[in-house]
Amino acid sequence: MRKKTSPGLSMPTLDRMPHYLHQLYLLKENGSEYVSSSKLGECLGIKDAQVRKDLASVGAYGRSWYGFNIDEAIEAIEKALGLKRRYTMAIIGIGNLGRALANYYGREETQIFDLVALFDTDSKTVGKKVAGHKVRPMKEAADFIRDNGLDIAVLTVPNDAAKEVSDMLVEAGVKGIYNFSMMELRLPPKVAVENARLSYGLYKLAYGITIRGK
Amino acid sequence: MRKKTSPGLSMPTLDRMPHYLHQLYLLKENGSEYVSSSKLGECLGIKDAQVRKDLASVGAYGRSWYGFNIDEAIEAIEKALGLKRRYTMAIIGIGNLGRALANYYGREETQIFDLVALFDTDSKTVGKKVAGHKVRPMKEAADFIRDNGLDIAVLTVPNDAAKEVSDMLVEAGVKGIYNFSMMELRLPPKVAVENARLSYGLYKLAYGITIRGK
DNA sequence: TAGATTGTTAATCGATTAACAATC
DNA sequence: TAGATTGTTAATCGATTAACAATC
Repeated sequence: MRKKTSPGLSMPTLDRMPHYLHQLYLLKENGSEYVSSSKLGECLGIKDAQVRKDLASVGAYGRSWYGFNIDEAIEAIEKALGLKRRYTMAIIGIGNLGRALANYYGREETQIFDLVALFDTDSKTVGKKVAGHKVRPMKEAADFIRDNGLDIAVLTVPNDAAKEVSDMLVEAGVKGIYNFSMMELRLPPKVAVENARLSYGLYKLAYGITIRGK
Repeated sequence: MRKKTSPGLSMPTLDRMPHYLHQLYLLKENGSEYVSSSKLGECLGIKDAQVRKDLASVGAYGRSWYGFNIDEAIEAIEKALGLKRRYTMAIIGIGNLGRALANYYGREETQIFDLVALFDTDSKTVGKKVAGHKVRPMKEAADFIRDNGLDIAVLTVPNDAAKEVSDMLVEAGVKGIYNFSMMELRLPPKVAVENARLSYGLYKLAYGITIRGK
């Protein structure tokens, strides 16, 4: 679980960054121009000193009296996370979850993550349109990834296919995998992996409910 | 008398527990009876001493030579997380994601989380069968939750409805909410909340890809 | 037995927080 | 100005890891 991020952000800091970013987007939408570290921290349950440290770690600095310029802070975080470019993205496995994510990500007006293709093995699904994209046969995936230099694969195939498919994705040169299966993918370190682990949330909820009941 | 008052699991420890549990289930399926802390840790990228500490914190102890009895370890973790009982669960919002999760959770042969109802506002969806459950109108949700003492609500409504709906859920007495919306729910501390935050994974992937490219 | 593995202590490492002079 | 807010240092807190006697 220990990731080597030597010159980069520490893991707890990295985990907070999307959270800051999201909150800053909301504040900006709200018409705010500046926000103090204490105000920003309050939203996320984080102390003000922590916020200042985190923002300083990506090169965002505030002003006395005013706090942080929201646009500047957004810019700094986006730059640190590598969000100042586009990433092409494909969804692999168009079952219920794949469909949901296709709509979720396909609909997003984001400039950052670009859904470009859907793949599935099932002949009943292939050729159908989902979220505006025609589903392609899985066997074309490797070539597509290679030819287009695909950045990200969202992996939503059944557990028993996950290992094999992810090997194919890596072989084809995908740069990152967002893994929604329950399989632990053991991949070369050059490939970035994020695990969604949807079922773990229920376990943690059970714990939360249990301790509150005492 | 000094009772061993369980001060609860620390957050990093709690986060690892579902991971251990899942790995132990796999090992058990595999026919193993014992596993050493170093072997278990290897699967998750965790040091052996850490594993022993974590397991000790839930009352699971190993034997020299043999390591940990897998059944005992599972039992201990399940007990610590509150998984030795059933939780009733409803899905609120039967869009694409709600459908996906209905199938995901509904299909699970688990003894622990029991999907018992689906709710939606859309009159085109209400009455339809999804994952074997008839979708009920949202306005019946509060009564259903109260009457059945529902444990967990899986919240998959659009962002702009999330706040209002979650307030209703809390008012009706739900014990925990698994929040798949991007809204930060501000709820009374008596209610357990887990946030899925599906979009954060993409941000972290982008970062992972970026640092690897350097 | 020989030696793999444990539980636990102590050392280390790293993250969070408190405190405060500097700022505008 | 008065005082809200900063960046940063030092103190604290907590988690991880190394080490090792005890175990069977």
